Amino acid sequence: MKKHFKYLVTAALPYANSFIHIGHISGAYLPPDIFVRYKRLNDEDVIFISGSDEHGTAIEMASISEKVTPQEIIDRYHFANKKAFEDLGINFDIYSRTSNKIHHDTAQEFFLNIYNKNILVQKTEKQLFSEKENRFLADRFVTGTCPVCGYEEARGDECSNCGSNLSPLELINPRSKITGDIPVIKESTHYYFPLGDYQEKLEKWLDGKRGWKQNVMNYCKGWLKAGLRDRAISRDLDWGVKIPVEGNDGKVIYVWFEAPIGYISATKELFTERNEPDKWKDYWMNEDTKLIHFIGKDNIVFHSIIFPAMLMAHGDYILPDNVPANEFMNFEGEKQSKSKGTGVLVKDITAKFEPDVIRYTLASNMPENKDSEFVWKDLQVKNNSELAGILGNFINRTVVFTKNKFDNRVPEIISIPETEDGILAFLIRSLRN
RNA sequence: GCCGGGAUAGCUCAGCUGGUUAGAGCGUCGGAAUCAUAAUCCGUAGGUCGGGGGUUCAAGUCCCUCUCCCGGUACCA
Repeated sequence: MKKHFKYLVTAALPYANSFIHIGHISGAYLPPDIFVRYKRLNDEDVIFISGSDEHGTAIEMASISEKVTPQEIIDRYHFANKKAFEDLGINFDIYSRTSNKIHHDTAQEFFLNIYNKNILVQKTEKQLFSEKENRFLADRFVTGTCPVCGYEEARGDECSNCGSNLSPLELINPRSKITGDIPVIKESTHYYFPLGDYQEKLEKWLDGKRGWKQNVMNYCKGWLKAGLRDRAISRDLDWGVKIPVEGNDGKVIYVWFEAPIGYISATKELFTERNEPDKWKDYWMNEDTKLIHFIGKDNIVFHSIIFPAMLMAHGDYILPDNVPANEFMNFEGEKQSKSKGTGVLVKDITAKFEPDVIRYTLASNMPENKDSEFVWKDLQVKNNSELAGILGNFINRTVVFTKNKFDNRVPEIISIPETEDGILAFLIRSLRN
């Protein structure tokens, strides 16, 4: 007998510090929407989850530089992006947000679960601290002189001039990128997730996977080959999910640790809304559920290495069945990028074109195996020639033909012979009548 | 630097485990039709599959090498 599966489909949680563009859509949102529509047409049990990822350094920094609260930032992008998906006919069962209480609770529970099993380790490291801002500075928010090439605007993580990988402590004359303040070195203690302990289990798990995309598998193998290391999962930051352990004021759970847990929180929230508060377990704690994460290629490590390891550590939940990651869709020869101001925002394109036209154009050129290219001319051609011309004309012609030749009525079905000779004879007979 | 991916017609892209004259859409050029929307239909030309070498009866497909582009390189998310 055919086994009946449930499908738990997730689309990457967009980070709530920018408006989504059509590259995101063709990479991580249209593919699952098509998949989910297909499953629904087949009357299969499927739920479709996404939401905004609303914590982390970048949002806190944006709020500082714009002089608004983080809440204002995330509200702006959460509602805009939620609407963008709706305007494109991408209908999630729930589009949640990680700032919701249910997510904070779920993420803290998750953290405590593995904390109480003594899985986490603590390490103390030296970090740059701005006394003026009263905060530790993330690597990328420190600039200074590169110790290798002498470039004066090197970032804390990397010198954009010579490409050297750096630690912010190596920079000569470090300063805060936000205020220009000169930081001091201060120690900070953080929780680390011992990713290396899960190396073997992960290798075994991945070995058993069939039908995964080559790009995803290669990427994972690359990480495994290099050897997995402990990963810090706390940050010195105000904006985020608080560490649920005494003595950790000013520390939050690292955004990439809690964000994927958002898939679980959102599922809980969905069934709470439906007045079936325990039904989420039917999906997350059920071996007959296929958990599928649709993402862009930039998210592979988090969904196919780190999150699975977290789920293994926790133990109560199923692991992903597949992680289909698409490549990127570029725009008129350039990468779509918020910082460079290139690309096409969903809110702009939906203001001008019908969702089906956009969906068709994107779907017919999805970056499944390699980066693809979107050009406006393409949309014009696909709309005018393929949709309006070929498909539209076919439908219109059929309707008009029916109207004029069959007296406004759909004629009865007649059986047509299958062989060519038979069809020919049939046509000749019809013409004579 | 190291690891991974990519390069196929003018443009945007398909080509699974190697197997007959390498495909599609659009564009080009040439025709046709009026049942149909400034719509349609049919046909044509166009590629040394990034360069070079190798394995094989057979290579776009496997191996080596070179060039160019992209991603990752663990505190961006």
